[in-house]
Amino acid sequence: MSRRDRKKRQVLTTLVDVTMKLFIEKGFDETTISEIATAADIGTGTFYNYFHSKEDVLRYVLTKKLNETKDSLEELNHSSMSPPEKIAQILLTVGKIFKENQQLFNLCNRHLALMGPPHGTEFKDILVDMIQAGQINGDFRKDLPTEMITELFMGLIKSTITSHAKIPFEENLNYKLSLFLDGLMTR
Amino acid sequence: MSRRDRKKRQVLTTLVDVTMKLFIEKGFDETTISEIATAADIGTGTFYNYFHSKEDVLRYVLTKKLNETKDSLEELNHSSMSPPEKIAQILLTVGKIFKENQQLFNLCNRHLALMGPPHGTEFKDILVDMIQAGQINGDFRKDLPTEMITELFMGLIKSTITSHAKIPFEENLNYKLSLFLDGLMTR
Amino acid sequence: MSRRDRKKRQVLTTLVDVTMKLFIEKGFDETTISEIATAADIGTGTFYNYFHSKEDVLRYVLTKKLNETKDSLEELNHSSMSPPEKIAQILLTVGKIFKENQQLFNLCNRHLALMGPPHGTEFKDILVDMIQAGQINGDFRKDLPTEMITELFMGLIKSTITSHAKIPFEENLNYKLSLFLDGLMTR
Amino acid sequence: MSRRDRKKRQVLTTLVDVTMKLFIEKGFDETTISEIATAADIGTGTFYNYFHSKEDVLRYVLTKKLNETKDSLEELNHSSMSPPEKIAQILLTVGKIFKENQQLFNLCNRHLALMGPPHGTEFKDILVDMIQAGQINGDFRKDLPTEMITELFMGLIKSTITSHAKIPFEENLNYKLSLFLDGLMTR
DNA sequence: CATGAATGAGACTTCATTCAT
DNA sequence: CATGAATGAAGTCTCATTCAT
Repeated sequence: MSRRDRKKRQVLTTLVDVTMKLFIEKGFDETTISEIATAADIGTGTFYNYFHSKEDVLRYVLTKKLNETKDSLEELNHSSMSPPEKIAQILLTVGKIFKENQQLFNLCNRHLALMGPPHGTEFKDILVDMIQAGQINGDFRKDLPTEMITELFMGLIKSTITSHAKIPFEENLNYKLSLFLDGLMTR
Repeated sequence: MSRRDRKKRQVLTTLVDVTMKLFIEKGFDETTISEIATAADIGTGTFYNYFHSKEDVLRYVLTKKLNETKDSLEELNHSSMSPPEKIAQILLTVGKIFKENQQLFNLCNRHLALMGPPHGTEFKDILVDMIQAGQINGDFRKDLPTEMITELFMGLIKSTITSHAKIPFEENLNYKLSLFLDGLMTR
Repeated sequence: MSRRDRKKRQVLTTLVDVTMKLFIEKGFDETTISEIATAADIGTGTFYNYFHSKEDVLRYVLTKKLNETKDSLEELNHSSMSPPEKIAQILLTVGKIFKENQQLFNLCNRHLALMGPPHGTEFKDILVDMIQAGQINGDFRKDLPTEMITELFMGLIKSTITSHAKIPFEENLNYKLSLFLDGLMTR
Repeated sequence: MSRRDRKKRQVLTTLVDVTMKLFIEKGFDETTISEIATAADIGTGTFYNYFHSKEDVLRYVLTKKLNETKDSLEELNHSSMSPPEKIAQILLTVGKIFKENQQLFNLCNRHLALMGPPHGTEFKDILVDMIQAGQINGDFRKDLPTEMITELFMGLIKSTITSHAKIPFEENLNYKLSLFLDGLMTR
């Protein structure tokens, strides 16, 4: 890679970092492109050589993050745990990622006119896999549509992320997981 | 009430209706005050005799709706049902109201810098009441903090409202309620 | 008319005058809306309360001028002159108007994406009328399509307007008229 | 010619072709230099090794075309036809060239700040020659300044080029020529 | 000679808000 | 209380041109 290309890559990285920082600190609408450019130490016009709009930056970061997440889950899914264990692990993984990137997801929710199902459903396939495996080997109830379970699962995570309880995140997640699994598992 | 007052009230109603209609149809940021005024058949300046800003209208409508909801729940709480039955009823009531006013709540979430806990917690007191009653009379598990339960409860509702499943709303809610109650109730 | 309305009308007039002046002095593309506003002593935004764009001003002025012209010609057409005399009079009238507003017409030609036939054809009906009258009463040749005659007629005017000859305008017009009529009239 | 020179020439040709194509398709102002460069498959900066601006390209093409035209007319003028025949031939030749390059001429008119007389006068010398020959040998009227005749002649061509009549181009030209020559020739 | 990322001036446009009527 | 024209700050975005590679 030539020095020129390295420089280009560097600018992109700085641009993305600086943009997200500003979005989080000042809010999306309150951040102007010229501010971003100043903060990234580039000319206003240069911004447009990398992205078409503020939304574009958000989309770029979101896509990257979702791909990373999906990879993590895929890995988990191929491990040799039992379905309930897998569910618990997935919950913790997704929960952590959501927690760590909550601001990103909030920004996307607010300012990206996403078509299609909401975020989180990107991993539905994996979850569905897992739940069906659990239903087959008798761990999980069979009288609920899988979709209901995945939706409730995501709701569980979201409620934890946005929780105002003073309980630590993981503990919070575990409490809810306990309730959720108790309802899900056959007796 | 004088004719003048009636007229004023009429303008207020029209103004609110027209504003919400535009917010929902075109989006909050895309709706200008002058558009609202035109649609409500008043002068631009007149808007300011009723509200200070677009946000103000949103706040007004939200407050009104939350009060109505709280009243409904209060009533339910004072009925003579068992805790699990109450929970189920509350779920259906809140669920319906959220569903019916989903667009309003979305708008508020996006454009009202609410301080404090998120919407839904307005009814927490009532829920907490109910759950504690259930724990006391032995219907509900006692090893979970009440807060965890209420949060999961709200997550359940939210996941149903934003559901992309093709199942009818009430049925959807019932499935999740079944899972939730199964986890919550003592065995 | 209230004072307010009078003021509004006054602003419109000033705006149009000032705009045309700048277009002619500096050129269309070189004139910015904020310059226009400054010159008209109004705020930038106020411009947009009257017109949507610079083109819009041009269109407004053109339409006004064309209507005036058409009225003049209509009047001439209803007079009791012979067809050749009418043609000559029309020529002089249209010629003068074009000459006086040459800059306007040039601006329109360059910057208004007019659909349909080019300017000048607005008066075609009147010309056609006149020529057919002349053909019927035997003054004019009948072996040429009327359209050819009107087109040549307009070409004649345009060539005079854009003439670089040192001959005075009217004389120039008369010379060409003489050649044109000689070709048009029966022998 | 070295391979390098051939390559250079090839780039020039492509550049010119591509530029004119874009000007015609999208309009002058709407075509950016970077678009031209992309379409010609060269870097933005390379454009500047060939031309200083978009106008420059236009000027280059116009000059080339006018020289070609002048050569054609010169040839015609040295032929052994009678003045009226020559006029007719010139008319057809110039008419065709104008017709074929109408878009080029329009672009130049709009975007080249030509000083001096308008296009078409480049051939005036030849026309003047011809007309004077005709006046001397008694074919043409002598009571009109030559300039008036040449101007009307050019007006005739322009009106034909921009004609909206449904008559074929050559026929159109012939009709007008007939009228024009009838007025021009002595009786 | 070729490249194309960087530049930044400046044009356009919107709209909440004011205030004279 | 109603009106709506005027305002101008502020933001977005474009593009000819340069220059280091």
